Amino acid sequence: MDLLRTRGPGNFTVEDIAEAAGISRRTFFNYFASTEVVIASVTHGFLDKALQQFRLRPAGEPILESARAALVELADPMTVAPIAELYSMGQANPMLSRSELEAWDHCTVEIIDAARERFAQGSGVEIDELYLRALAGSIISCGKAAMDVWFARCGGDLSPDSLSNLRQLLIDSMSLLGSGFASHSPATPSQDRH
Amino acid sequence: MDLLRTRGPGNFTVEDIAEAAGISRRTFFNYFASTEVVIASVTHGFLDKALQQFRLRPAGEPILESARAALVELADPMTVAPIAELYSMGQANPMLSRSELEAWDHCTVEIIDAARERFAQGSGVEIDELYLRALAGSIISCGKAAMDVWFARCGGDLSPDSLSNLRQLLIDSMSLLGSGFASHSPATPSQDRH
DNA sequence: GTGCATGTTTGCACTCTGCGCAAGTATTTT
DNA sequence: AAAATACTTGCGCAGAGTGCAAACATGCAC
Repeated sequence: MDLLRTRGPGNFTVEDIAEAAGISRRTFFNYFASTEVVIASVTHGFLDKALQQFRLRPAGEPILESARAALVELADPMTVAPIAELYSMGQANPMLSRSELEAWDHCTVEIIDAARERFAQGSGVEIDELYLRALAGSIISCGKAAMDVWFARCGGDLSPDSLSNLRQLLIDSMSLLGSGFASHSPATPSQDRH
Repeated sequence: MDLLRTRGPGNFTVEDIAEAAGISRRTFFNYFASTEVVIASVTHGFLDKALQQFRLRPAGEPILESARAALVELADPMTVAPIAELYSMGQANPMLSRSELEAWDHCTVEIIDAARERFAQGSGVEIDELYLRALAGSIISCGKAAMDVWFARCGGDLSPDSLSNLRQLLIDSMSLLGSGFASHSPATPSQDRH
């Protein structure tokens, strides 16, 4: 993160990281296949927290409600801080966005698993894979959309106001999803935000 | 594609591609930044076709209906063939899935633009960015989910039966999205498929 | 403490990527 | 035909990523 801040993405080598960490280049590669995965681990940690929250929700609850609750947990300073910083650097940077994409995708896979488990217990009925995957993918997409809009609007600001804005965006995106995108005007958000 | 087929992903170098194409390694890099983007261009072409169809739809039509129509156009042998082959190779391969992810993401961005244009004309009202991005992202996710399920089920088979299966999956995924995922049982697809 | 076993770190060497540069070769314009 | 423009290529270099074997550290038994 220090190197990212000072030199900017793409302007330092693995050797620099190794030196800064007091280890050899070779040792770095023993633990990480590339700089990308190191950086992705930040986003990964962020999304892991959401996953964790999701799994804690009661099994009977509607998935969308669980997702909403899990996502809202993310709108907390300590949690968003690292990813906000990454985002602000990576908005235009192909290398960063790539590893972020991968992290979001990985999260989708995990949500699919979590949701499958939830449905499996209870009914012996066969699970509709399409339902599962389409829903999980949409949830992640909506979460990502909320984050994107938040960054565009607040530029990663961590003030309480900004964070409550993020919370509201996450909630709104889930209700859009739950209402089937109300199939009409896109100019009326469900709620006014200050 | 020949090299992919014969040697498998990751088992050939840019030099091999250049040689097979009768050009120099340097010339390859004049046109493509990496092997990845070459491969991504296949998926890219596939999604471009959907985009194109989407843009052809009447501006008054509900977005989800336009998306459904655009996606269904993809379920045609000539169009799916290349991507089906890629998918069957890339299922387990990190390098391939990565470039595919990027292509899908790029398509999301383009749908957002297309949808924004559509809404912009007509009303002078400010557009809800969250609505736009969440919807576009969800559409893409559902399309991807349908493709994933199809591959899991049919393994990229191009027979008429298999393709009509794909068509139905695409339609189903859009109606799931349109109905807000009916927030109940995941075990009842909207329609029986042979 | 000595010796041994297991695990980690490192240097070395090598292949491959990606790209700047300048020289070469086509193609088109005038 | 000469000049302008576009495309291709070879060369050289910095950096990624990895196998291998030597060096080093740590823990354990005696």
